[in-house]
Amino acid sequence: MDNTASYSELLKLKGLKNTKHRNSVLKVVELSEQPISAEQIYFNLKESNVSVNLSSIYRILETLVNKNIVIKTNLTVTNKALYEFNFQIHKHHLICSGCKKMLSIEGCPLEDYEKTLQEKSGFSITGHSLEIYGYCNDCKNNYKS
Amino acid sequence: MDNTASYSELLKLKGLKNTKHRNSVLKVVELSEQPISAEQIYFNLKESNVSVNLSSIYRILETLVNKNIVIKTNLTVTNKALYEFNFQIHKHHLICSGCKKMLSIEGCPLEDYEKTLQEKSGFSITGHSLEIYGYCNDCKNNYKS
DNA sequence: TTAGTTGCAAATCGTTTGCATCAAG
DNA sequence: CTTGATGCAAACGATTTGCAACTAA
Repeated sequence: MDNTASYSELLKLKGLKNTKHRNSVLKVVELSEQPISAEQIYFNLKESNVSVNLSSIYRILETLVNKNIVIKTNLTVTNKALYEFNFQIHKHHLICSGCKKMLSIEGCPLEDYEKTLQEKSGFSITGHSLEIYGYCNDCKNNYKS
Repeated sequence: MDNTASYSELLKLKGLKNTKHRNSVLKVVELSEQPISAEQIYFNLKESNVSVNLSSIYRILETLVNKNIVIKTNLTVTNKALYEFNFQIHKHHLICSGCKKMLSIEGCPLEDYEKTLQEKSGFSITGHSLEIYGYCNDCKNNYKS
């Protein structure tokens, strides 16, 4: 999914107008190795000489999130929202408290747990957010207390 | 831990000055059944005729978080920070997407998982944040799509 | 006495909104 | 043509900061 046509199709499929800016934002988000902020998207596009207003980026992201094409996250550390492409593969992130780099972890340790919890709590469980924190190999030694 | 003396001791133990306002904030946070926002703390204190400036509350919370006396959380849904007393009992929250009520879940499904992950990833894992979303019994039926 | 704490007002930062213009269907 | 998308500037809400006055140690 790295050619422009497929973004157009995706948008059409979800009942959204196929605009240049939506395509651009989608591309940046999809190709980003890590969840990315609205501002980062803005500058990233600027570097490619694509000028999109920051508020438009927020609006585009909002619609993409509503359509479940993009996932929005809020980390305790950053206090700004991060966005990532929804590849439909359930995964989590391992975040380095030193350099803030994020590693994707595929596979989820919570599937069985949620079923049990659903029965015990009476909640109808729809999802979860899990982030794991630590220090990566590079940062391990710089943060010894 | 619901008497004033123990808050003073806790502060002293952590090398913090024992001030009235810190005691008040600690008390509100500790007695709150759910993670609570700075603003909620502010109004809660106001009702008890304790006047603390909102910016002081933020500063107090910051120091308490740094000393690991209080835990800060950021939910994707609310976009404001919530604070809870660190009882040292590891637990998570089950959050109703309807009425936003939060249930505490004790026990953690991740302990073994983290050990494995630590070996596989080379990260030195320090902790995690997990929130589980769903609809509670009361809200289940109001949100059928 | 001195370093750390607080109140107050102003600044900051991420995000949202109103409105006029523009482009996709 | 019509509805929805965008740019721009201004508004917003949560949080932070500078500074002077104060208080715990």
